[in-house]
Amino acid sequence: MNVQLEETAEKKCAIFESTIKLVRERGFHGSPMSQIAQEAGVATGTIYHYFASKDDLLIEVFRHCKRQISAAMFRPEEEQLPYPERFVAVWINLVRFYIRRPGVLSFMEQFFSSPYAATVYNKSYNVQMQNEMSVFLQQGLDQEIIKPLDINVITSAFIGTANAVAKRHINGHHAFDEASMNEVVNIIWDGIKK
Amino acid sequence: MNVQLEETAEKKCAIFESTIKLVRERGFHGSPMSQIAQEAGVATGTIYHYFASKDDLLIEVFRHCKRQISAAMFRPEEEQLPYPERFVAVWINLVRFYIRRPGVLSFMEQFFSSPYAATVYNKSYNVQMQNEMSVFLQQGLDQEIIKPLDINVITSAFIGTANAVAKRHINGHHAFDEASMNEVVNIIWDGIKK
Amino acid sequence: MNVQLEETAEKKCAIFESTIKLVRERGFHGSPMSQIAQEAGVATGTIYHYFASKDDLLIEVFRHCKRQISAAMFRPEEEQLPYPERFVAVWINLVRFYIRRPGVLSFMEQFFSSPYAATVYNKSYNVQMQNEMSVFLQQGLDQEIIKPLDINVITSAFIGTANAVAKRHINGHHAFDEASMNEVVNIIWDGIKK
Amino acid sequence: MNVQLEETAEKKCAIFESTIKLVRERGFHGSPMSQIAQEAGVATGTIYHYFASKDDLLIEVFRHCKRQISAAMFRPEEEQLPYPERFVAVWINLVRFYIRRPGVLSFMEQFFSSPYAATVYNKSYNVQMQNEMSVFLQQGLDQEIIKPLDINVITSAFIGTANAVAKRHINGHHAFDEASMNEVVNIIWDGIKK
DNA sequence: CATGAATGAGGATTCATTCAT
DNA sequence: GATGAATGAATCCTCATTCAT
Repeated sequence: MNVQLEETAEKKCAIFESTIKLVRERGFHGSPMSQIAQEAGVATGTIYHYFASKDDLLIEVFRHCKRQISAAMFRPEEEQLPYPERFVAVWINLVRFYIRRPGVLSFMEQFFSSPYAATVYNKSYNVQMQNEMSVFLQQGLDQEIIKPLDINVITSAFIGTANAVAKRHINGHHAFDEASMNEVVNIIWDGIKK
Repeated sequence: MNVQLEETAEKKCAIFESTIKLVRERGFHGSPMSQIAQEAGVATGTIYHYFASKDDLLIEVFRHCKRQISAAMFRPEEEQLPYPERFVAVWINLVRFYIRRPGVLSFMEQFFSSPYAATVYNKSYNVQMQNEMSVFLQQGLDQEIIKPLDINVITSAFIGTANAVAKRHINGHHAFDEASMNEVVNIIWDGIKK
Repeated sequence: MNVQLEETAEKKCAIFESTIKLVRERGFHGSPMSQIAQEAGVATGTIYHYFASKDDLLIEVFRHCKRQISAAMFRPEEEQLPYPERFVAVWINLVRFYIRRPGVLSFMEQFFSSPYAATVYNKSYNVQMQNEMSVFLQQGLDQEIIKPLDINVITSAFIGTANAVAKRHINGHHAFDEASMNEVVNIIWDGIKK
Repeated sequence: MNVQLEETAEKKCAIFESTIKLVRERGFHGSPMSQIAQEAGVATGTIYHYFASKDDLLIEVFRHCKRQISAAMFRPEEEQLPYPERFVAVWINLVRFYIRRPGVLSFMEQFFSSPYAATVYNKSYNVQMQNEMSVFLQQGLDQEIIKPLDINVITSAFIGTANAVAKRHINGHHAFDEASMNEVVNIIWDGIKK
């Protein structure tokens, strides 16, 4: 039984990863279920045991990515860091994660700029990633470490720069090293810190 | 002859706009040539007089959008503004343009997060928009108004925040007014100005 | 333009006939759109210019059959026949038509014994075939040539026997000649005439 | 052992009934083995312990229905009735059975108007139902209670009307009460009795 | 015996593209 | 140039059947 569950989880995971890989290379439309299956090492029909449809699969992959992003940003061992250091760490964690897993960034971007986005907006979106994010930024506001700005202002600056840096790095525009990354996050930090 | 040209331009433009509208609503895949044609008020076959293929059409729409974005950002009447004011103006022009034409932002995002991006990377991409952008930022560096940061660092901060703010505004997350926008751009500006 | 219309009608008709033929041989399920198209001499996609879906095609074929059946039963040149003779003639016309076009009988039977039936019940069904039928039988009742029976009783007897005879003839159970047919219809006629 | 057999019979029966129910609602094609199994409360694979294939299952359901129909028509307690009364009783038994079990009529109709019919024609078909039927009608001929008509003529009239009445009743066209049914069967009986 | 996850061939449907008018 | 009917390859999804447990 346990074995069953593990196998199931393994298979689902293989399908997730295969989807992420293919979607990065060829987009949603260029990733037929048959190829997703092949890449994952299962039969086409098998996907339909785990996911009701391609749409459902894509939405589940999105959730899977969100969980991973959230876990990568907020690491338990960094919870005790002073706020400023942690701010920088969280931002860099996000960028590093995207760079390590470019498929995830690509998938998220495609997902949000597609009609699927509507499916998750006003719903569970932000429940994990953004909420944890919001909670973290709110802490900075509450503890008066950050200037009294609207939280949307801060979030936009935080996420917008992280995405932009990761994308430029991934597409070969510019290789951001530790120093460059620090430069960017410090622009933000200097701008919002009290 | 002139009339001919104008009609041609008009028809192309109708096709561009119809593509932008449909792609925003349903994505690349959900926008069949037949519907693009219908929405534009022409016959399906007609599109193929103006564009070699759907790919070609999409790439042309991308260029069309890029030109519009560039024109919106860099307005002749603002050329004489002092650098700091102009920096803010250019950033806000970009955000305002996206908010006014959400289809353009959506199209650009979808385009960049799709396999089409590869088609234009290392090519003409940035030839207009980014070049003009780079020139503008380089000016700030050369005139020592901006800290001696890598231009990629600055560009990431500039574009990343503009995109993030416009997206959050459009999807209804938060309505950014003049004040909020200024807050965001000032975070950047404070972070990079000398 | 006229040519266009004729060609369209011709093509639709070819699709109708190909559907009837295949459905007789292999049933609804055993008749893929691809084969229906091939048999009709058109491309698969072409069917979708004329019919929205397989369901739609099948319903249109049903209507096509109904029209043909009605036309075969009620022939203008027999309108002046005395009622009893006409009654026999109409019944025999129906049986002969089914025997001449076994695909039509098979299609109608399959259609009525399938979930499609619900689609047309309470709608246009009977509008043509049964209405004309009902009008004809009602005449017999009004003119007091037929016993005062419920019209459903008469219709059941009329249609039930015609179908049964045609089916037995077609499936080779028994070859009904003019005489046998007359025997059956006369059983009915004797039973309902005043 | 006996328990085993009973369980087996019970399970088979559950599968039969679930098939009949589903086929009535959605047709052969719309009744996947998985749903037949679910409705019957067994696992998909279990069906394959009892039936070699879907085709085999359908043919067995057909036989099952035939047995039930035969049993419903020819009731031991009516065997001693005078021929004319029994003729009426048998006909009404058939109609009543169909009305009580509309799934059976639907299944039989679909079966006969499908390519499966060929599987049983010239074979065991009529071995039970029709043979018993034929024997009964032949009795009437032999005892010179019925006019010397071809037995196919009589059978067509008998079955055709029964089917037609049951179908019209079931699909809500007309609710046949005892009186209407008697009217129909009497049309036939008057037409064939000596 | 019973299960139900896995398989993959097969079918309905879509849509980029062509071409005769 | 403009049209839109026709094409058929490509895709999503279903479901009969198998087989390891």
